[in-house]
Amino acid sequence: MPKTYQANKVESKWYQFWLEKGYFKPEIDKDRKPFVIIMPPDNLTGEAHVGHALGAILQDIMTRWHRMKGEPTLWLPGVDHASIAAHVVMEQMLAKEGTDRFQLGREKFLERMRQWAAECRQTITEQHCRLGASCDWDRARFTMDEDSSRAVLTAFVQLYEKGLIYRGERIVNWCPRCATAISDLETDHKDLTGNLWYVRYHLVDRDDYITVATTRPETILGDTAVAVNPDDKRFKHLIGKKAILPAVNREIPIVADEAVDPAFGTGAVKITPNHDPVDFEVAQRQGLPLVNILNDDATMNENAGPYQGMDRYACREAIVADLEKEGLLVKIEPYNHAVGHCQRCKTVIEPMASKQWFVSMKPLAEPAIEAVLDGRITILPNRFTKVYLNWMENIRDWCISRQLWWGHRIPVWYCRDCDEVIVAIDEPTTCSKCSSTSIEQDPDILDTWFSSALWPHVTLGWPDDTEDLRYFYPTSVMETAYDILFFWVARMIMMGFEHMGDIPFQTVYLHGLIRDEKGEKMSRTKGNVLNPLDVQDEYGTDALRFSLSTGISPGNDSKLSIEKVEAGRNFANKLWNATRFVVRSTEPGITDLEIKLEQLPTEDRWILSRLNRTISSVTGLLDDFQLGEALRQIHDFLWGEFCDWYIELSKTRSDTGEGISPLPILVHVLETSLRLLHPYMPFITEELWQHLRQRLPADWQDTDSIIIAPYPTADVSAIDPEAERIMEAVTEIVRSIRNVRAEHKVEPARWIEAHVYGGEMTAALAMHTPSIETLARARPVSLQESRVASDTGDNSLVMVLKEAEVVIPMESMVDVTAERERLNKEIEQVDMEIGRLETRLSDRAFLSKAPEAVIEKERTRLAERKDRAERLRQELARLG
RNA sequence: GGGCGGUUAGCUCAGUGGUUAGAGCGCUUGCUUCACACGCAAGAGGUCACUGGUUCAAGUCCAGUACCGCCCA
Repeated sequence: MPKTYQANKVESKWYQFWLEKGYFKPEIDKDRKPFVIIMPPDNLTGEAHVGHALGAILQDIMTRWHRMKGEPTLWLPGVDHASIAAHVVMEQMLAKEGTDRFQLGREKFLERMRQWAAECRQTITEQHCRLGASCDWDRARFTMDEDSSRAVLTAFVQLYEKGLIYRGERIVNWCPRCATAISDLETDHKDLTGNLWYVRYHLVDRDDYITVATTRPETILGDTAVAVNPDDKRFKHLIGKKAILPAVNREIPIVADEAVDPAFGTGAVKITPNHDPVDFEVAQRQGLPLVNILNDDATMNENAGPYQGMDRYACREAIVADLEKEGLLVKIEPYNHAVGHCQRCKTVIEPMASKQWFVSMKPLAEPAIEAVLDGRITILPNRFTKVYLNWMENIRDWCISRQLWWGHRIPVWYCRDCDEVIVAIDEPTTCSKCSSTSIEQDPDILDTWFSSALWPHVTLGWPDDTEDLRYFYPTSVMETAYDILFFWVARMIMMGFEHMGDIPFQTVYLHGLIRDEKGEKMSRTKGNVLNPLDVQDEYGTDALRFSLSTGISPGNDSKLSIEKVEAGRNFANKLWNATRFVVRSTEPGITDLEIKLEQLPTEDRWILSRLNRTISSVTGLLDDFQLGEALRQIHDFLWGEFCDWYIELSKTRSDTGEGISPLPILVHVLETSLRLLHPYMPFITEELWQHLRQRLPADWQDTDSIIIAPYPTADVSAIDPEAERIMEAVTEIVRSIRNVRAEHKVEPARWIEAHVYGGEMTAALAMHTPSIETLARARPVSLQESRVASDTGDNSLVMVLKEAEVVIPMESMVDVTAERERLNKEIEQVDMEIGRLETRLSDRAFLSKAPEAVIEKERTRLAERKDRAERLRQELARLG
């Protein structure tokens, strides 16, 4: 084994091995409950970034853990066609080539998309493999593959037949760049600084006018009324009169409507029903006509009269200039207001009346609300439950049609002869009503999220009644980022109930976002994405996995720092070297390393005790989805206890050759710890486990991989408080001597004499003096039960420990003043603590209300501290 | 406007009522000690944002305040 761990030399080998052995594929066992995660499909927009990597890693941790627990475990991977996002990327590519999708045409465009999609799928799959994702690739699904597409169309037709999908003219969010409608969820609102323009509309047949205020003067061209509040006394006399629209000189009525806020602007508002959601509703109530003034690319259309052909913002400037010229512009006020932006391409959206397909959400939301309220579905962290419920309870209909090409085409045909609407899964050849062959399919496609909503059951076979669907549904965990709680999780729950009559998953685990070092959300458009592959190449996959999964808590964002990845790499290297040490100390093929519990020395019983406490705690944390904390504890045990102390202690034992060999325990503890760690750092643990395997007892030889080795379970009989107490004393003694050496600048090579007084622990400490000697570089170390005054010369340093005392005779003069100062400082600290404890233990409320175990603990501590204070005082007195 | 989160060591963050609040990185000092300098050892560094409350006990629960951030409208 080389001196440092070289991740890139082992990773692909083991992944290939796992794949070939078929470990990622579950065996269906009807008597056992499976553990199932359906991977939220990754977007097909190039390559995965660290945010995706985090999700994959967390899912893999859970998957590997459950697999090791022996549960039939399925992690089903998938890729999403990401309709609009993919359009944006492809259209940028086309723009560079000096063309666009309309010049290319639908078929050629789709051909390009399919090619590109295949490449992206390949890239994303390879990235998952490099991350170590142990998902069942044979079950991998793509939202546009044949089965998934049929499922999507089936869902559409069924919902349509139930009356839950309808077509209607509504105000939608129109993205002029994407040339499509988008849903409310895909529209981001940002506060922009704009103006409020006050514009005067002359009245018909009167020498009077009414002034309205608007943030979008160009929409004047689409006004079909002016509205005032019916209770607004200022305008009562004008209701029913007519105003003349500037610029186009159209006559429009002045109407009264409750929706008008008398406090906004002048109290009179222009009504542009085709381009504003509130105005649209006013128009519905008042029976006002709709005038569309925009083309799909947000240039002005023929209804804009002289402004036809202008871009919306050029038109705004032109119309303001013209109004000013005509003296109709009263004033301009700066004004901040929220403006919708296309989430994918950041273009300012236009609210626009349009005929689109919608899903009625209210009926679907009811069971989805119920399931979370009654606890059938748990959302972690819990605070998102409220966010979920709030959204669900105020849900609005979902616009699902998109004027795009890459996606599932809406399974609706229109008859040119009789206007019949035919909704069918399979393409019809004739009109079902009049048998005409002149039928035409709806050109639009469905929102990508419509197919995502069906994902948990579609991936398992729906609409067919498959064995997978019967066995694996409902799934166990949906793991994803919190920012798509509504996009994915909420809609999946709704569609799960709609199609399966049951929840799609039991637990929703939401992870936080990975931000860059400045704390900004990573995004391709910002260009601050970090490709996980680069990190993996330099530091190794396990280092990346460690850095993304340690010290995290669900739902909280974290910044990725390269320092954290380095810490992961260092940890991997530490493990590598610990194993190197153990492997070098043992002969391969020695498989009779039997552990004889009754003969074990204290440090063996101690490390086994600590190991089992760690296992117990870690499994509890995993059960509770506290993945970050569990890893921290494994790390601390391995590094801080096994490496720092047990390995060092084992060396002196091997050197002296006294007592039984530490090797069985070294191998056992290391091997068990590797299994404990495997879900987090699969590659290095497999590599090291394979090195250790040939040194494991015979009953291990049949297990070919750590991936299917059982996850450790705590053996409570190994927990040994007495061994822990003794080892605590040993380490405290070692530390105290090291401390003296450092404080007094003793040369590293020099051995110093030490006298240990162990009190009632003396007998137990006796066998540890060789360890104390080596670890503290102290020789000789004498051990006695208690100290008499003559033992301590004037030049001695006395360390008063929790139970023991250590005396070090110094050849040079001890600085008595400094020693007194040190002792006084220690006495002060101990006295403070004694004070606190005494107060607490004399508090009748504490004594009567606190649990007995807590009280007992405090009593023991008080006795200990009092004893120590007394011994410290004696020492101070001795110094005079 | 409504809701949520954060504020803990120089930095990044854990801490799911019960010892003297932890980790990584950084810092200081000393070490090529035969697994590891991607390391070892010894240290320094905290009024847990503020105010009040609940509790035998609060970084942890509650209310309010300030600042930062996010979501929804």
